[in-house]
Amino acid sequence: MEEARNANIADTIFVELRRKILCGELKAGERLSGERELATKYGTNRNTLREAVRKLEQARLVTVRHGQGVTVADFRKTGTLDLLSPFLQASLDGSEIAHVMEDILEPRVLLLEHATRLAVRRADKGDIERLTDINDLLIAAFDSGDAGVVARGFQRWLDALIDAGHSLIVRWFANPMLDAYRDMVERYPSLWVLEPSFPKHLRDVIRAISEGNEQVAIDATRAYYMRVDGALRGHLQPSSSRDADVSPELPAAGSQDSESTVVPMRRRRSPT
Amino acid sequence: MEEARNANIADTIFVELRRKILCGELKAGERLSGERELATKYGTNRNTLREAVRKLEQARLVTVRHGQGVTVADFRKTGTLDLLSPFLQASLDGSEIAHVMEDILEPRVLLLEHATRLAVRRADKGDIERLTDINDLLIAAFDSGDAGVVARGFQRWLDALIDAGHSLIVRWFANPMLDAYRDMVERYPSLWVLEPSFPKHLRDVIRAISEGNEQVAIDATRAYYMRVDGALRGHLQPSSSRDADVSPELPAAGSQDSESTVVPMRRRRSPT
DNA sequence: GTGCTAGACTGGTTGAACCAGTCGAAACGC
DNA sequence: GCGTTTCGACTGGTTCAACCAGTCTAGCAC
Repeated sequence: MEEARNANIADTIFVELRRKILCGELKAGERLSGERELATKYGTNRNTLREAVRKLEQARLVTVRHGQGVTVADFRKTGTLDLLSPFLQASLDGSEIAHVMEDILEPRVLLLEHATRLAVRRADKGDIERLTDINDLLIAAFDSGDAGVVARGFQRWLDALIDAGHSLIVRWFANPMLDAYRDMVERYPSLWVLEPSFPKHLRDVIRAISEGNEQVAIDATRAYYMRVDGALRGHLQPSSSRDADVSPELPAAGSQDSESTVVPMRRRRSPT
Repeated sequence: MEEARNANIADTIFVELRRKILCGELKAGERLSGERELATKYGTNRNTLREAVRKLEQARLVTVRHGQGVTVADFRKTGTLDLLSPFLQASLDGSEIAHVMEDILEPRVLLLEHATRLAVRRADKGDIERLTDINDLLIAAFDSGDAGVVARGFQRWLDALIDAGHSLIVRWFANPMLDAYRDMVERYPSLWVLEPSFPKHLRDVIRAISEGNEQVAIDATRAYYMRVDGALRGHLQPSSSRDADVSPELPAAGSQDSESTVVPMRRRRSPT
């Protein structure tokens, strides 16, 4: 299955049922078969299956009531951001994915602006050093055009930026989005926005943080992500159909001077 | 226990262990006793206890590895907003609660601004009707000074506002914060910010939504919450010690004309 | 000392039995 | 005929006891 780390039977069933619910195969309000029947269906015993159901319950994907059975919950209404990553992986409705992606962009900028704001206010010397180190690595990777390294390094940059804000709330809000980002990079390794102003953006933000200049940091962040998101939006519309396959090759980084390049996702079907 | 709805043993143990982790009684990296030992300790059997552990794992509060045991995870680093409500309930560190509450205020305003923005753009006739109905109820309750009804009705208002935005992302982001809000109102029923401009705020927002005037809606929201949060912040500092007990009586609503009134929380200990 | 092995942990899985809510249909009483 | 009661057939909840399967370590063999 998709969970490479743990090959638990219970985990596998949990992921499978979650996928079925998130992709609409199991609709809200629908009742699952009894635990005994499900256990047989998945070729395991009741105890193991129950562990999977407990996880579904914890993820608010089902509600369990003694004597009545297990019913699928309306995750669109009661879910949380934890579902973001598995939802993007499971959804079969390309149009809805496009809508969700579109709806992520603005909250993402708001989050990053807020994270940057807190970083300016609260970053200590260690935070700035960490950001500087990652910045150096990122710029080197960017100049050499290694998109994969940049993508992975950027995760560390975001991590460090959020840590620099010293806010539980921002960290907790960011985690599910970082997870989704991680998954996207892993599943669609060719998807990466190469914005020529990327190194300048990083440098500007770090300077603003170390100088304590809040407005400059925010403005730099907002301006950068408006460019990136603009490019992303342009490529999100045409790829609303699921198996769109456009320009799969990864362009070299830094070769453009005024326009950013985006490599649209390419669907990688996992065997079922 | 605190979970009135389901008296499951597994659930009870889950809540108890979660509390211990969130309040720092079990520290990150610490290893839990073996499942067999834990089961004995909680007077149950291994299967039931395992269901509790599965939930902890799903909530990212512990990591379980075959052959090694169960170790407490660093929820401050890996958690999500789902933990917000239980964390506020469990934490014993009044100072940290105050910090977290302070850190919530700005994201909350950003979220509400964004939700309002989307509502202006996307609300349909049904959404506006629903908001108008709730608005009427709220204003009636506000004028009659029934703080409890206002508090509960305000949850429905927020719900309707978020629904009007038709955004999965905003809904999923908001849910944990609404949960936390619900808990706070329930546990500290005397905590409520009575802002004289509340009815005007509601009316302004609804008018702006139905007229499609985005900027007005945002400005009204921002201005209102700056006042509310200002009042809240003023009362958050002194009540940083846990058992602060200040002016427990609930003032009548609408009696002030230029200043909002806040009733600080009063601790209601649940039996253990 | 180094390397291997055996054992004592750990969680993972299994099957069966029984307890306990919930619901509906059949039986009963009117 | 209709309302009420009851019982049985579901559902999940809990318990037990055994065994499988990783992981680590102490101690043995070299």
